[in-house]
Amino acid sequence: MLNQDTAAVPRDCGECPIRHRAVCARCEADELELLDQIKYYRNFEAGQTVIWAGDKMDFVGSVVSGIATLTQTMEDGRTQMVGLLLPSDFVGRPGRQTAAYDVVATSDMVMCCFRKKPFEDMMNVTPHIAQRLLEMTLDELDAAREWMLVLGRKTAREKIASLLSIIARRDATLNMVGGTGPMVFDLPLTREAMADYLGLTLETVSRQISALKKDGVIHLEGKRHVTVPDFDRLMEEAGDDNDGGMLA
Amino acid sequence: MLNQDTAAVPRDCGECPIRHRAVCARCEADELELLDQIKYYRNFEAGQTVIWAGDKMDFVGSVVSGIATLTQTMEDGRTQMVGLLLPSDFVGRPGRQTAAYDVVATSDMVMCCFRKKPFEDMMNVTPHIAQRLLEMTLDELDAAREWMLVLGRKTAREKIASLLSIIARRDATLNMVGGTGPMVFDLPLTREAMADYLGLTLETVSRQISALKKDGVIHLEGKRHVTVPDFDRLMEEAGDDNDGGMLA
DNA sequence: CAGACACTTTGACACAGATCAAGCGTACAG
DNA sequence: CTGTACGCTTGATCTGTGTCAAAGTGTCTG
Repeated sequence: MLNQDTAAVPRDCGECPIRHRAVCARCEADELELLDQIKYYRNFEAGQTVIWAGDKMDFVGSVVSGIATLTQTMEDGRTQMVGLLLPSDFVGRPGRQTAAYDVVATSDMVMCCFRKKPFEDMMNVTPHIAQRLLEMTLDELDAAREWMLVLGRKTAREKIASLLSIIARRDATLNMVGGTGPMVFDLPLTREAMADYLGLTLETVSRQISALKKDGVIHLEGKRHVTVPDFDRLMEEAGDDNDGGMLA
Repeated sequence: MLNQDTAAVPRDCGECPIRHRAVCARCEADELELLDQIKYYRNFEAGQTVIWAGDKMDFVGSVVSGIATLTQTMEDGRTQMVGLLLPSDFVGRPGRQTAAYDVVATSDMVMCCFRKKPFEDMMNVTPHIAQRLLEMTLDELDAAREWMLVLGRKTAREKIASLLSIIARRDATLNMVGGTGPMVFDLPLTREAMADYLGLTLETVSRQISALKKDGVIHLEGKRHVTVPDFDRLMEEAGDDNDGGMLA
């Protein structure tokens, strides 16, 4: 069951699939070489916890492949997902001792890790890393704020549509599929994980997905494989009216 | 009504009340002098909009005094506050052309502004500014994620208690009031603004505040002046169980 | 002092989504 | 193939919060 060493892990940064989007994106060849000396890879299985909230964090790193979630849990068990970590996303926070959230791999996952101390030292010497990290953090902040609108003001149906449109859009950019045709993708999350992301129960998630399917907004094959025939329609359902715009 | 030039605006960074918490906190004397050359102050009245979402932003800056809100609005008018800007908080995003959110002054407010282009240029030359901005952005990201839990999983009563405890705590640190005794502060927001922050209606906010008052968790004098006799009790109501802890 | 206005409180009722419960389909271990 | 476990769907019912409505409070203006 363990696939600790089956994954085709890149050894050379030059061939790394996230080279141009991760925290190292702006690094020059010489800077990359320094990073290369302190990096190491770790594999995680689906379901495995990467870090527990409150634990001492002695590394930071980038998701190379696979998906992880960032979640917060209350004492009584109520759970809220506060982030979805995709390839190139950064895990951990320089300048902080302990993890603030649980990080759990939802699929098999490979991470490119750096011990925290050397990484922090390097950040002080290599502005390209700090710059890129600032840029990524600002993007994450925007995403978190967009999600606050979803959580605070949208209906269950709009929440589901919002989640689907985000996944669809990400998938399209990852696979470089442009143009108009129908969008097709697999849901990377269980109904329960979606519920935790959206602040709903898994029953409501299931019902709303069924409703969107009945209304022809999406098409389902099995429980995970989704086709979106008309993306604008999905956006409307999400309440993010596209407004046409930018054509003048 | 206009108090454009009544406020006692600091001219010298050395006397600035936010000198040690704002984006300039880490700057040395010489760096401060450079900033001083490109900074200018702007005053806003309570209720005035600082920036509209989508507008071109040609400046960034720090809140010196007063309070502003960051809000997002859907086409049908549903509104979600995504941030509360207090003295020393940073407004605007280097590297982005347009504002992503409405920024509205909820009290009379003074901002220390920088034209965006010169500020960006300076960021590339002055690591202390970029470092501090990264630190502040990471803190804001944590705050946004904490708020996601509030919005997604807490009950109306817990939401109100969470908001009160955040305001109380901030007030205590600003005024350097330590120790135990009862905490006293003024609400900086209307019931409607609280509702927009918490993803509730203003009626529910009003009802839950009345309920907390009836149950003795808080004491109200007028509509804005709050006394918290037992902060731990408030934390319990917020669902953030303190757990005692750290005593071993 | 009257009137207007912004903000707040409170009540009655409706409804979206939670809760509780049952059952289905598929994968996998024995 | 059989049993069990997990993820998912669907139904019945309950409830917390939204919606609609009315009235109270305090402040400012004329």
